[in-house]
Amino acid sequence: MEDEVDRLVAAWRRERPDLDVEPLEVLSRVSRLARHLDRARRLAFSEHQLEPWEFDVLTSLRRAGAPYQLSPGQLLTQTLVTSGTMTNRIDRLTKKGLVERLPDPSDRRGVLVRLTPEGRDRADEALAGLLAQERAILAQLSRAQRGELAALLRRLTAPFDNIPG
Amino acid sequence: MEDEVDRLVAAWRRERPDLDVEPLEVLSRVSRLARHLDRARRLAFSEHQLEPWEFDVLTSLRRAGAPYQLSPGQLLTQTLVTSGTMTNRIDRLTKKGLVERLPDPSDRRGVLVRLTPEGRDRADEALAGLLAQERAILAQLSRAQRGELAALLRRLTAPFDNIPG
DNA sequence: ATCAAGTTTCTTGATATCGAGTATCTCGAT
DNA sequence: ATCGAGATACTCGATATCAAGAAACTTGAT
Repeated sequence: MEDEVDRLVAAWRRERPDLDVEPLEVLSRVSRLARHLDRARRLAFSEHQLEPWEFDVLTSLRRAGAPYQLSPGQLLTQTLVTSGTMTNRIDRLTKKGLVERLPDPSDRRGVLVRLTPEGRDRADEALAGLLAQERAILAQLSRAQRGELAALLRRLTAPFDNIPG
Repeated sequence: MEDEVDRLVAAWRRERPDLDVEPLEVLSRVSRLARHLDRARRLAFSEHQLEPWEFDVLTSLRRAGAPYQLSPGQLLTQTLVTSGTMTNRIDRLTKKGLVERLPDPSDRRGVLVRLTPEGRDRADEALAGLLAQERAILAQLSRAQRGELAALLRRLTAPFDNIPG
């Protein structure tokens, strides 16, 4: 089946036959799919009164394991936002009672963000819902195809995740 | 090579061995890669004094072909933003002299957004830069792998792009 | 002709994000 | 001991986004 990127690439080949737009076949699809996923996630989380950004922070803490705490800096590398954004997110989650801020005992510059019991429950509930939704989206592919797709994507993400990025 | 999603999935398997988190292998990589690409694009465009959102609108008009005009509604489906956002974007691009608003002759509710000559030049310059950057990112994959990756992604984007979405 | 339903774009208010700069602290070298 | 470079989280102002609803218009049915 055709998608919007097929149309986009065809249009460029018509308008700019001098350019090789092959890269768009992959990377425009990645960007557009991510936006579609954002919308779908927003909808799925609204049942749990959670915003996508709240989910991202809470689950980062959740999968760190007991006692469910990370530094703001560690949260940055997981969520790919700036430090100003993370400060703001922690403030708002604290006000909602889903996380709390603790001083880092080993570094007085540092702070530890800890999940509250309610925050943990909310994260667990929302995760189950998200996985169900994502499974439905991925039903377009066989198990083997999903594995292949994951492996190909890893080759593109790894350089960003490992080098300073 | 390992990436952040490998670590994320391993953490979930440790913390929630009862859940099947396989969907994350694909979709978390898509979301994270898109964020990395956003950052990279922002950097690449700053040489041309363009923001990513400006590029998206200008190139949508550019590849529509002469006379380089589309309705705000058509721009919505290409850029996946809300109508309020698009109104605001058109306002700002108009102020910068890169697009202009014309009344739609066949529908008095409607508006046509047209690229100015300067807008067209800016779009063309920035596109060349973007393609160079994307080619570098995709050098991790062979030509055949890129084709495979594009085909697999198409299966996921097509339902969003064709059904109402 | 008129009306109801649907469309197209715009307005508005709340909110989230970024970037740049700042204050505090750590740590290794001297 | 002290200094300077680097790390860490935060502040602040500017800006972009979204959601919901309003305004203007079209279209098809009566």
